[in-house]
Amino acid sequence: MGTERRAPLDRLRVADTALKLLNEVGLDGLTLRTIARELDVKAPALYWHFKDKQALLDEMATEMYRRMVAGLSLDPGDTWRERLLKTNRGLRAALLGYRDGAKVFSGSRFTGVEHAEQMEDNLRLFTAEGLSLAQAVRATTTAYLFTLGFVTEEQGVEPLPGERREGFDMDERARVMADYPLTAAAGAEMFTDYERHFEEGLELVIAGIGVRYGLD
Amino acid sequence: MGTERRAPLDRLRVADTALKLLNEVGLDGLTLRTIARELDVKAPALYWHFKDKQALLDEMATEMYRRMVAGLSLDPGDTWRERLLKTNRGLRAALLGYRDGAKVFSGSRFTGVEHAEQMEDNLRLFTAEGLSLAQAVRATTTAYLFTLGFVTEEQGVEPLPGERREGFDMDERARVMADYPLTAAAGAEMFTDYERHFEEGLELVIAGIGVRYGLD
DNA sequence: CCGTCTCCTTAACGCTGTTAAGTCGCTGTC
DNA sequence: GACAGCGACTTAACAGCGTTAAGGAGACGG
Repeated sequence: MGTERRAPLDRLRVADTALKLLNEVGLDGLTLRTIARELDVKAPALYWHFKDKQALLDEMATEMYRRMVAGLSLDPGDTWRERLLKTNRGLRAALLGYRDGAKVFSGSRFTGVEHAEQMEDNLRLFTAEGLSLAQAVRATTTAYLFTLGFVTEEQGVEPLPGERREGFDMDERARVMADYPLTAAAGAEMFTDYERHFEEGLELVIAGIGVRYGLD
Repeated sequence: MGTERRAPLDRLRVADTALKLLNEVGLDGLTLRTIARELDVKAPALYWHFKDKQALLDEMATEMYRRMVAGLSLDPGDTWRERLLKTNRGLRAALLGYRDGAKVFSGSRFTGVEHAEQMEDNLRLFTAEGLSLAQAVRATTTAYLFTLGFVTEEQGVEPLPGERREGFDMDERARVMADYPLTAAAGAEMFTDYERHFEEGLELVIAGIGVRYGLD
């Protein structure tokens, strides 16, 4: 009694702890020793569960994806527009949930094949709307890649929602860009109010899909 | 004679050498000691020219941007479509010119304000076509972020054009995705022929801009 | 001839991901 | 009930990383 043995680790507990830690220390600060300490374990123990750090990051990305899918309220009766809006808003929200989320995500590959389920569902929906498979893939990944690029850039400026990275003073930028009036004025349009700008960008992509693939 | 002193370094020569090296060793292998050795100098010498490694990466990204702009053949009479095609194809080509180019680029910030020139030019062209400034910014950055996301993903699979990262065997993927027929078939559509897929994705974005902003 | 400035070296620091080897307790077998 | 075997971990160590502090060689100005 009192000397209960800690339950052995598993990949999910490690990834979960690492994700929690990610928000506190960021990707650069996320070392194996930090993660291990949080798990009450020494760093080399992690190598029992993962072949290297990248494998752990892969599991983290996969877990982010799982949580994103869990957060979606998909409906088989979704229109293709609704589906694109839901999945890409969901993706952005999931990435924003973790500091450097987009970087971790886009630098990793999923473990397993669970992610195929949601993809299959989307492709089914899009082909049912009359798109070829190639078109369906193009439509979904174009939106996906826009979202990924958007959040990557967004988190370069705002690591966590509401928390600004240094060196993004708008006044100073305006001053130094004085010779380029449009560019100077564009600053506010680029480095603030990401929520709205994401919606507008996504809307552009969706509109393009609609018109090019004759879905209207 | 024979003891000629090496010309002192400057930020550009360092960045140039680092970019050349990047193609050989990749971002992970790009250490200050490697760069220094190539310049016939010891690592701490670099700190005379850059306050830290990130500042050097920033200069590399800026130099990539300079070379991209130099490679564009812009015409003041470009239509907005032509301009979007040229700049985004040019951006992709520039990023593909370096192993991990997209990662380096999107993880860095420009030094100086040179980049504002090209931006100003684009915004001028787009507003002259009847767009509001906000719309012009949204149009250009949406395409820009798509391109960045696209190449990031592309280079995750093909670090350099024609050179494939391991773990992307299409046959094995098809086998493991057997339960998801659409997803399995989509593999070829996603992990090959990036050139064409980029063009189609970009076309979708451009079409969306045209229709949403009434530019047709 | 001296001091200063520029540009670089030498030496060292703490930290990183990773490997090899050893340890401890549980499980099943004779 | 002893013992082998395995799972899950620790201890110790390694090479290499970004970075800092201190110092030194050569050019330049007074």
